[in-house]
Amino acid sequence: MKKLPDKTVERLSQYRRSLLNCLANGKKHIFSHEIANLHHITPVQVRRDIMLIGYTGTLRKGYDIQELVDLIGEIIDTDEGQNVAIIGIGNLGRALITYLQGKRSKLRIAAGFDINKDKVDRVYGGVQCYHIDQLEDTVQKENITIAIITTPADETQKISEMLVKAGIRGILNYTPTAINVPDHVYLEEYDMITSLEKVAFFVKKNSLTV
Amino acid sequence: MKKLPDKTVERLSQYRRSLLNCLANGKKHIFSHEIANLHHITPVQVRRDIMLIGYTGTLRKGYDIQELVDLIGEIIDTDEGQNVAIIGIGNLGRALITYLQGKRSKLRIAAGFDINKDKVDRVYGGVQCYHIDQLEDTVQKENITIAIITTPADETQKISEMLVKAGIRGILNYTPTAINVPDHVYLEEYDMITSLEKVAFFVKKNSLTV
DNA sequence: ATTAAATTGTTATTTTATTAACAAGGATAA
DNA sequence: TTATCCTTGTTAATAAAATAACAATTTAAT
Repeated sequence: MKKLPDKTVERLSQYRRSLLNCLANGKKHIFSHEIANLHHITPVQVRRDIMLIGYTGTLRKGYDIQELVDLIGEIIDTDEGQNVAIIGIGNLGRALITYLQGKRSKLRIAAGFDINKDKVDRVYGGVQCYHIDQLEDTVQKENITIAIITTPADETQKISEMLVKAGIRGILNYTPTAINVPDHVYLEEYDMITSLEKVAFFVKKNSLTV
Repeated sequence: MKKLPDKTVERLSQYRRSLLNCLANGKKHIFSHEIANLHHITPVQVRRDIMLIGYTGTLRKGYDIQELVDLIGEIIDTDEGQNVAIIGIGNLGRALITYLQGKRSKLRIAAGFDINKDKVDRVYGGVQCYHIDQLEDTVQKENITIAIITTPADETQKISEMLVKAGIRGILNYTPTAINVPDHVYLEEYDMITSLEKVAFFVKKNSLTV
């Protein structure tokens, strides 16, 4: 398969979620403009994304939802699934656990890590919490490939180095501190304050021009 | 000021945070390549962003950090600041409260909302939790312009309609359900599962090609 | 049977974002 | 003083993403 654009990958994940929803409601086929409406985008964009993954709908009948879901799964997921670690079992870490567990995703939260003795060895939403010192062992034992960092800002770079050393292949960083990782580790960073400030900026802007 | 690109706005918010950090460490000036290193981007990008907001550094001395911080503030913030509501005081809502409170930002979390009787009328991290029925009153009383939705997925659209009706001007939606709002309301959506699946996709891809 | 309407797949165009290129000026060193 | 090296600001080029345009084809309507 040719290289998928970044944004297309993101949208495919989103499409899949709405599509699963549709399936759950007994819907079998869907038009590009229906998908588009569910995601504030244009039908062209949807058709283009679907074209890029090589799926083809039926003229005037739209896309077979199950087939499309399956195909997106083939693209995004691995056959065996991947195991995920959450670093930092604070509010955000726990939010992610409740949020991700029980989704039919191929991503399984295999372990949590913290330094707080009160949290270590407890189970949160079905996820065992280990001390951060056990990171390397646990990552290997549980075959964890992805880590989500939700710790306070200070320690971020040190933690990311531990993760890389432990053999993690992808990191999702929710702390406000950007980190550096070697090329072979995929890094995605997201900063909630930035998102909020962005909203604030555009609210301000709209107030001025309206 | 001419229109700032979306991405520039995001980066300015991020620059400001690292710059404040630098200030706290007693640093007074900074070069474009230093900012770039802190954010995994190129010095050109930094210079371009700074050019776009009309600030000018000193040749061979870099940018005056305090001046730059102040200018970014003028652009992003309003003089009086803006008030923010958090809808849904679950783990994510509480994470946001701890995360945002006490930052020197001009964004103040003025109220939380929930439907759970146990949470209503309690105070979380200094933020009063109201019943969702009190939304409209409280938004007006507290002059709230921005809302962050952290409720479970099902109710999202209904909540967004309540928010719009209450006069909210910007929404940051953390639920996995996309919502529709009128044009005068700025909407930013972020979906944690999508981010995670994106990481998973690229980890998979790297494993194949390496 | 013919026409009109709907919907896909794809190429072309436009817009947005990033990167490269480089002139200009000031600091430092010889 | 003169030459060299940095570092900025800006324009030009490239790349990525989104949108528009439209041919093709099936269904439905007349």
